Amino acid sequence: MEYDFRRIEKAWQQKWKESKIYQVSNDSVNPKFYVLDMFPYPSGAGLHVGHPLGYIASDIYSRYKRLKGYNVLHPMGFDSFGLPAEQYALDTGQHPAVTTKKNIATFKAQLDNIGFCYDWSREVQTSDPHFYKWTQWIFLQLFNSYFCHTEKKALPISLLIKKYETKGSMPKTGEPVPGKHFTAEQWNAFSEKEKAEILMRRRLAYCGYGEVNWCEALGTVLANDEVVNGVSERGGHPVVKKTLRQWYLRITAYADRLLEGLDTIDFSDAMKEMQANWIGKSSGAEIDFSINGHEQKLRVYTTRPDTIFGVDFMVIAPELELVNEIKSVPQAAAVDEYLAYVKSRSERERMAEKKITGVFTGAYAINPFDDREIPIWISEYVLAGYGTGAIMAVPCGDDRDHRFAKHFAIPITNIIGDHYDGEEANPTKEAVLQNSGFLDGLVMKGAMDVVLEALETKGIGIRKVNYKMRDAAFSRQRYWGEPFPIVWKNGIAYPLNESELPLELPHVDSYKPGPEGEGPLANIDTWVQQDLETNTMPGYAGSSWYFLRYMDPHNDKEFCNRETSDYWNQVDLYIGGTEHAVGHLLYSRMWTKVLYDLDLIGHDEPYKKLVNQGMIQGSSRFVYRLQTGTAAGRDNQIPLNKNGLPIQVFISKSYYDQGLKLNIETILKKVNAHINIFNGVELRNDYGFLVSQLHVDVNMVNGIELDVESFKKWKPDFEDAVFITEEDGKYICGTEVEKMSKSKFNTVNPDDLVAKYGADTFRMYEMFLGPVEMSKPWDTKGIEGVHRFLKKFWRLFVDEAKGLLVTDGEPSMEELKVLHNAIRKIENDTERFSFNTGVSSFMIATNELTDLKCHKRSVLEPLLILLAPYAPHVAEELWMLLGNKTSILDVSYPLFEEKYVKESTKAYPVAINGKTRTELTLPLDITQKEVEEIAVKDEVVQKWLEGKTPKKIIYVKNKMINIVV
RNA sequence: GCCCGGGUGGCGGAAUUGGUAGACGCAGCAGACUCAAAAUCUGCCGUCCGCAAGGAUGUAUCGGUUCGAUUCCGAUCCCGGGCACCA
Repeated sequence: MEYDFRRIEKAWQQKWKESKIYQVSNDSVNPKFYVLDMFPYPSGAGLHVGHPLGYIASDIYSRYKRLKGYNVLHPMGFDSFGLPAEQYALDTGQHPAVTTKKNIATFKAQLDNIGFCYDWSREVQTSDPHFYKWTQWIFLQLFNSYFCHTEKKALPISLLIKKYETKGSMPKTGEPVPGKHFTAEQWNAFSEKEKAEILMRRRLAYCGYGEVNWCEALGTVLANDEVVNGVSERGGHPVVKKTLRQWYLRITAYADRLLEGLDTIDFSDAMKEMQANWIGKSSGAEIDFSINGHEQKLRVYTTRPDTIFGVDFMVIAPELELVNEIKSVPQAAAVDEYLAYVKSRSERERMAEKKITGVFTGAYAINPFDDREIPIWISEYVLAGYGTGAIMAVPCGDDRDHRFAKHFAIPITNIIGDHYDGEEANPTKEAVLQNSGFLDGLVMKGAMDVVLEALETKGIGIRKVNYKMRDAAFSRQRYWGEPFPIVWKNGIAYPLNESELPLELPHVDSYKPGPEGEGPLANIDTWVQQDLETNTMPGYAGSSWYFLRYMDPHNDKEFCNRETSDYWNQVDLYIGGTEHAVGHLLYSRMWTKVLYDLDLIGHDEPYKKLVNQGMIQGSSRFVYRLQTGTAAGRDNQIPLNKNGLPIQVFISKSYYDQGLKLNIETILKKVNAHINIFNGVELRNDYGFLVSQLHVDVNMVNGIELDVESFKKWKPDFEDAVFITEEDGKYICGTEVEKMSKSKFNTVNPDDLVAKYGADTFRMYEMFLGPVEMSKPWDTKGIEGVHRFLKKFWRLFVDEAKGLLVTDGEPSMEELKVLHNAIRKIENDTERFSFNTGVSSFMIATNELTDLKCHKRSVLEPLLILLAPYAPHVAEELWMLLGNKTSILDVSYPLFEEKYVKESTKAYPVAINGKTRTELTLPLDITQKEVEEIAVKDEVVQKWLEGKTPKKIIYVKNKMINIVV
């Protein structure tokens, strides 16, 4: 009986499905464990080998935990709202719901092919009205809540209204500010619209105005990555910024709690750091500078008030209104020109480019401490959205300020003496201040407080904590997303009643954007007539809470039953890519905190532990096509292939690398030897042939060698193509590591590999590739080795001719040692997500047991259980062949016993001056003194000592011996 | 530009983070079995010198700490990811 993985895998997948063995109950005596994958966006391209990496890891862990006696929740679903489906609809007219449904079916079939243990009865799809009903419902909770800064938590907005009605909103200290503070009487006298506007300033989901990338030619709003170099990716039309009404989530209110929460969860330090940087908490000061000849003040935000005497110029963001108010007459034209330039640039470009740009406004600010005049500039490196949109520039201490000053030849004041060399800024906080008036002689760190107090006394500055994080834009001018359950009447947003949910997306015929940057919903008369909000929610709405829905997916009364969410509680293990580091992971953390504050769930962090899977990159292959057609100016001379297309010539990599000019004669000769393309043409060096680099389907390339025959069949114009190969007759392709994508022909479909080698091999190979957390390019090359291992493992149990080999004999100590070493290593590796070394441990154990000719049940059965999480199909099959009646999924994990692997001696490496020279086998309980005596007597040691006495002998138990001469 | 990862044989990686560098696998080479092929098995396999024993060298580059550094520190170079409307 051979290892017939096709039959085995098909049969067991069918049996598992029929017996509903993966269905999980919300009610169990076993402890719970929740393993979650970041659910995929079901793109039209289907699953490629990069997707399953994390899924396989989580599947192994889930199965492992089940064997360890846990009630394991391991669900899967689809993040099925999103831009690509809408774009596809725009291009083809196919409804996103239709393509999404089709794509999901493909994804599910591909996933099932790999043998995952998902409980599909709990599947969620974010675009399903049964699901997004509750996304809308949670949005209403956000809309109807505000953040109470005293209690530091979300509370119902009704409490705030009650407070306004009875106490108004008055400052704790100081004078009330008109427009900001009001008494209860004033509140009660406000119009409904005035009240609504005040409340909008506190709601967790609120409406405001924000800038978007607007493309007039396409009549639509574009995502940042749809904008390239200031023009649209599609069509190359100009893109400008446009202010539109937008919904926001007040995530900034949660900045501190999101930051503090990081201490309570098990994320990698890198991930925590990324989130912390995104939140970007900094403390500093806001300082008001007077402007010469103007009423207005210039308010800047700085983290370094101690450097105030080093301010040589001010920079304000071009977007600030103030620019137009203070620009001087002689500078007005230059300023206007600059503003036009900035308007065309994306924020990303402004940050990324090294180019220093800016213009002087003609106005001067006054340093409050020494009355110095400070020129005010505008420049794109200052962002309107952060701080006050204005900075005080201290060139001797800040690198960007320094470059700016050098570029525009602004004189630099040195306030840190020797710490500044005139060439490069020095951001030290340790220097003693000079040229700094009353601060002279103070260490910068200590000067901060002195300045702050002086500013506060003068009433021109306050201490201020700032966050880089901005409120999250929560609306999109798109069709394929959740509609907002909001009706607009007289400019006031009213929530729909719960009973009116879900507010379903209307079916439309056209997905064209609405007028003036509005979403496609604005084109639908019935929608607009009902005064419904025309924006839709962004891609991350559904994913901000989907992990709760899996717990109670069919509940039509609540988003999730409270008892159930208390049982499953946090996700114990969350696996997904780092690309979500700051988006999804922060938003879902915020939503969880809000739901917790409103007492709708019992935990305030969604994920206990996060494991980041690395990205599987594509490894692209290129062929090099010689331009023989129009570009080479000799159309008529090119013979045609069978399909009536000009015959193409491809040169192998080494010719391309050497440079075509050098080799053109050789190449032309070779071409002519194949086919008479250049008949009668004098072969000269200066034709200037062009070579274009084309992506070739990686599935047609074996390593780097092109399969010429399949390539010729790939496209009609490649038929009869001529290949200029290397000396050995091989056509070698170029390579590059890029993102996996269909357009680069570097995707590998898991289905193909499963068909060829089986799901078990595929699963183990993906794990064997390297650590899950690490990014790496895909390479199918090594999969044979894993497949061979499984066949070898099979042969421990079954012989092709003799059938089952397993005997009931007593295992030897040696065999037990192999088994228990395997148990220890594999359990440990699985626990710490080191699946690649886990797989290699299986190989080692299998090799050793094969060498020992061990076919004993008492050794093989436990080993089989170890394998079950990694290769479930073959494990079930062999388990059944061993005569077991119940599934291997529900047995218990083998126990490691120390006594079988205990050693009494160890072979110590002996180094002389740090270089290993020999080995000594010594008892483990040996003392330092005994080691010294034995070591110096050793022949090899003697030789290296050359008669000298060792200075020192270092003996580290269980590690090594080092003799220092 | 800013933030975060990562650089180890021909290749993927191991060394559970200061203690024998290269486990396991791929590829390659030599051999066994076979009429042959597939499958399987055995041996070799970083580089340099050497028939070998052995020696030198070696974890991106340069420098440092240490009895000892792939691991820690400083500088540099290269690659990948994120940067708020891609998901």
